[in-house]
Amino acid sequence: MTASEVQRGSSTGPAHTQTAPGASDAVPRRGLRRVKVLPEHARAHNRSLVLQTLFHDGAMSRADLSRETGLTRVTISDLVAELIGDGLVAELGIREASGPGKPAMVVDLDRAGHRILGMDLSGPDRFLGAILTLDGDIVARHEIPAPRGAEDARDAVIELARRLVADAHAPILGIGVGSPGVVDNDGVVLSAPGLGWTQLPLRSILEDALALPVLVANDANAAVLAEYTFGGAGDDVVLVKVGRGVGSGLISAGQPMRGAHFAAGEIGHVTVGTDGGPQCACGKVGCLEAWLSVPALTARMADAETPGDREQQLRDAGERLGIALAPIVGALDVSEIVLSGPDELLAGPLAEATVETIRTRTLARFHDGVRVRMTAQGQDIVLRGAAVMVLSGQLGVS
Amino acid sequence: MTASEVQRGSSTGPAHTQTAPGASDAVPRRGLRRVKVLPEHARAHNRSLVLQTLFHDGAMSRADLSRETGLTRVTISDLVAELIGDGLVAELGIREASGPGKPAMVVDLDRAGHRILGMDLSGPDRFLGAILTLDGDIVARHEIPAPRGAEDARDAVIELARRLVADAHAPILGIGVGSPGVVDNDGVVLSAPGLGWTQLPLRSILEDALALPVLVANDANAAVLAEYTFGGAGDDVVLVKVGRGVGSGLISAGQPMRGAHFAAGEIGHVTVGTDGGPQCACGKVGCLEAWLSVPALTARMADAETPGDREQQLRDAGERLGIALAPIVGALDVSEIVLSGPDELLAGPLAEATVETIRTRTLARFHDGVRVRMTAQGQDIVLRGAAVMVLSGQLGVS
DNA sequence: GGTTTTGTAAACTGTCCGTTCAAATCCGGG
DNA sequence: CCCGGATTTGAACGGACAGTTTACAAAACC
Repeated sequence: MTASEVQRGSSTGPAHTQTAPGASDAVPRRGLRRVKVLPEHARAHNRSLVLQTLFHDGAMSRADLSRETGLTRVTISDLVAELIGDGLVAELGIREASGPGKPAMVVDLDRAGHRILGMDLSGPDRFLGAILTLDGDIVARHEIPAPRGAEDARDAVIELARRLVADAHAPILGIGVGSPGVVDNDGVVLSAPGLGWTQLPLRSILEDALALPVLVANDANAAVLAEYTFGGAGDDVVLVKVGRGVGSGLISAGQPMRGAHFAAGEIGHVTVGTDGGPQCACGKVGCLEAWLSVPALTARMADAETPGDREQQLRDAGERLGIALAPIVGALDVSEIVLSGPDELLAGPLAEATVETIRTRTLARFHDGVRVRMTAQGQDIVLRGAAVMVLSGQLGVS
Repeated sequence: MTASEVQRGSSTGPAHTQTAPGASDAVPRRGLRRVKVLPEHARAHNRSLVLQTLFHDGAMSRADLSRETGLTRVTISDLVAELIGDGLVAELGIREASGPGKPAMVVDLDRAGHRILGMDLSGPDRFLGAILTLDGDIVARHEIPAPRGAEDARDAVIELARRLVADAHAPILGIGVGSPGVVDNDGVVLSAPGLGWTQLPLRSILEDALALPVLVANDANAAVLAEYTFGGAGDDVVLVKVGRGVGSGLISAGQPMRGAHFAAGEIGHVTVGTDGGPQCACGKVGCLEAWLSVPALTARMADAETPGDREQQLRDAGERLGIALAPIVGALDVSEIVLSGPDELLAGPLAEATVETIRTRTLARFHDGVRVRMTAQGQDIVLRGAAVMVLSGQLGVS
């Protein structure tokens, strides 16, 4: 496999790998696709295992990799040679001897030699894009106003990607996109009302335009990946993304949830409570989004007359979030809830009310320890999540 | 591998396989255990693939298996020979020729040659047990009163299993147990208040006593497996089990959810609504269990004075269930909700109110199609789910 | 010089594939 | 009516590939 072939992906990503359009050879009657496994698939898995180990534990010797993975030194040498040939791994130099024995040659992901292109289409009026390192650090940014029409929006995404490619200054491993709306496993945006998109095959559009591997997911689903891979989140986590709307991303047992219609996490229009609530744009009353979205919250902040009023409004919103999350925490036994959105609104009384509400509304025995916290990823969380999508899809790393 | 070795399991079950006590070679820092894959693991997977195909599609020739799985006829012949050697597969005879070519030798799981032992410990006063065929049909039953004390209860389970083993009249593939409470991946009942169990290593206790492979899971989690494998449920399904308490089991993308503390599905003590409700035994007010458990419902049925009153009580309970499920349906994008419990209470007004409530409280665009129905598995659902656990753990079939 | 550790080379085992072939059936032409 | 070609099944043989075990050279420490 050459470096250019890598771009098509080893497709061993355990998680949010997107199925190639024509890749469904067998006819899986059900979700668990019954698929044969050949030795070469095992090889691809072990290749990803090496990459994954280097990604998480950093540079180390072949012998270290052998101990860490359980594969023999011989096999590790073979895999590392292949990965070096593909340009994914590089020898860094000889480690200072700290004991008897031959000094080790340290190898690592070629972190400097690769970049990832991430885009965040969830902003209220701008599309954000960035060039990221394999570690999720942003080294270049571009943004572009989000046009109104569906086709203009699509063209703007392509244009943004083109500008970013020009600024990469290193081979790009792939393009990750966090889009609002519902996105299927093939990177087709099934529905994104804000952008006017329905059934838009964004993945293949971008692949055709840029000749790079592309992965597309919902913005909140991307965000939770960032939190999982870069934010130290546990294996069972819910991320609630508060912006113009309210969305969420779920990871359970380390696996992203996608849902029967690829709509997992769409909690914005769940009715919360049994005592009415604010009118929502969707026509219903008491939707979570009507309580919690940034426009709704800022409007109520503006209406509030005293600091005490404002805090109470925030606590009320936090309580509503807790009411909506309590059944989810109970059913999924989630241990961690991460909030993403404006710090000045979410951190503080709102988050406190959320955790208190969840604790009083679930069984203390298990969910006393549930944590509610702000993300440390800031406003770049979707961009970094888009990078994780590429890492996962192209390298099998997450 | 001999027939007796099979009992230790190929451990290729994709889902709810239980980890052997001392099997954690590597040190997984996170849930996604980073594990090497050897060719023999691929072999084990393909072995299970053959079993899975026979299980779901019934008897067929080696050539059929080849077409169905994508493996070559050569490999299929090899795998089938191994499975025949293990006693798991048998040749049924030559198929009537229906065209040109050599008539096919039909092979199938040796369905008649194996039995599964299932136990349901969730009943209010009795432990149920059964001998089942590989197809989940019950061919023998035993039951035993559930004693009060923790140790007596444990001994009663062993005694029930012994009686069932004596009635099996065929090799037993394994023992599946659906227990109330929280059960970890190693078959340790972490907490089952009703039985007085805490940290009870039920799996190893039964394995030591009966020298058979044992799998233990929560009763509602077992039940949803039965619905998935035998009840035709889709890949994203929630089963709500209403009995003395209220529990649930979740399958998302064909994978059972277990939760951060193995407590997924424990929704009985989630507070539902924001307008109070009945007092719950747990001390809180408005728990789902206080609305919906069989004792709560029957008490209110007895108090109701007219049939209209009774129906309204049932509709109220169904609405409460819908309120609790709506956020879960939204977050997980579940397509199907199955109810298990007394038909006379759940089927009818209660289920109708549930589906109506879910539809009005979630986004119509996706969840209009959500179905709410009674299970067709009846009172044996946990027993059959326990059988699925064995099929999955021992054969990799689900 | 003996010990320890690293990394590679050679031989071996296991797994699946492609090719080839015998067996058993159907179909059509002489 | 009989015989050869076509088709399908199932198995044997050799090859490709993956990982392991064993052995060994290189480079450090004591």
